[in-house]
Amino acid sequence: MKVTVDIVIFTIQSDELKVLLVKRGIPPFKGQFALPGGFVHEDESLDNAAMRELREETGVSDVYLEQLYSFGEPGRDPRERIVTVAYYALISADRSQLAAGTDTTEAAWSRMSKLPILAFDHRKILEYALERLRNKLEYTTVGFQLLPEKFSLTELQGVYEAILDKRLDKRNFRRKIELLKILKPTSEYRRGGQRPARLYRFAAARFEKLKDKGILFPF
Amino acid sequence: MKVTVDIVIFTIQSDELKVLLVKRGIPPFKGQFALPGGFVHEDESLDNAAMRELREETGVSDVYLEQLYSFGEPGRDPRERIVTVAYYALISADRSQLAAGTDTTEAAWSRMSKLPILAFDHRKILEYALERLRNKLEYTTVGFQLLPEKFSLTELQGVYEAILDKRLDKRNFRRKIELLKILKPTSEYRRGGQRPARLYRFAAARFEKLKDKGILFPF
DNA sequence: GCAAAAGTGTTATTCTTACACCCATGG
DNA sequence: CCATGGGTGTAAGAATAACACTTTTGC
Repeated sequence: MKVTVDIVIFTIQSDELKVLLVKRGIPPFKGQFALPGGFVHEDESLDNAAMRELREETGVSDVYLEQLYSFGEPGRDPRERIVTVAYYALISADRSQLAAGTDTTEAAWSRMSKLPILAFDHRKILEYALERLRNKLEYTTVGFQLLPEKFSLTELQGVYEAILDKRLDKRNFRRKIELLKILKPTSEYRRGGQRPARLYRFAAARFEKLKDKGILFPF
Repeated sequence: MKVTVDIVIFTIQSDELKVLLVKRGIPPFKGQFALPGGFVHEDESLDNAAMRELREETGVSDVYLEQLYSFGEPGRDPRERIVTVAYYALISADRSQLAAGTDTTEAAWSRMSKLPILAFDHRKILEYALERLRNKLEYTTVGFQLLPEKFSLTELQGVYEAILDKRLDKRNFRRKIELLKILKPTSEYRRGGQRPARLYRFAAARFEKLKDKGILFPF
């Protein structure tokens, strides 16, 4: 029985949640889009296999990566019995350039709201990943993983809105973030729009303390 | 690469959370306790493999069963590379008699508060399962899976207390359950203690409606 | 009649939600 | 000077948490 890892790689571009898909160059499902993935090597852990695939497709490492679920229906790959351990990863917008040429496959960011037909059972995997991401958003700080180191409050709210696919109230959002005390204001401002927006940094250390007390994200 | 399923089978006996362990008859870890499990057959799904193992160990089917996480460190089994897909199952007290003789291994319920040393990385799997169960308890109705069809409110509260390992306020607990409107009172009473306790039945259909509205368990 | 578990409400506090205007800058 | 997105507070309603006594039965 063979074991692969498939990775749902999310990012946010233009206020939209996107996922990385690769076009298959060989049968089965030749020409269709699929999630990036590959075989787990004999001497590497599942996590390491996922990290390797991620690096091969995008060139990035050191990003948020979490195991999702394992899929192993007989027949999910028409050639042979394959069990795949699915992962999802979050890449900040400023690092979501693709690693051109590191892989022979054609890869592209696809909008979650307008997905093509996917090979194998990858549609199911993707839906599961989105559900997990939405849940995690509500009681963890995964949202920050999709932003650069410094970001404005509007940008942070945009991440939440893109993932949850609904509008949030600006003042209530800011109050909740404020109460969590997990942001450190910088002295920098994002210019380029109209009024410049103050930039903040995620203060993870403070969040760890909150977790210990059982205080969590109330979105 | 070989794929196995391991199952964390929970039940509640004498107001305590217990887990099914089997004593290993062969090396490695001969004589130590381990989670029940076995190889995934070539033609069965992961879920079916888990259900089969569960039935072989306990004789029960048609119980709550959920995939937990996959573990695949090289070296987690000293003999060869094995990826295990862990599941957890919930069995109600009235069905937790062991299927004697259906399997050659020696199986026993062990208190979660007093676990023996476990083989392989099974301690880690068990801790992960307990964490998942505790989380699910707070926003799903898994708790009911550990009770017989009819149960008293005190028994239900006992399930929550055993799993969360903390005392809950009786009146607040009852009010919350009441508000959810997921229990149907029967005309039966549990006798044998002092004052007889009214028995209730879980009305799953009502819960589905709540889920649709996003209303969840507030424990 | 008394020990033991079942059952039952109120209040204070905290959290959530809805809602509208002024501010700083770029053009 | 005006268009654009940034920034700020309040009040009503809902949810949560703390808390003690009466009732029904078995022995």
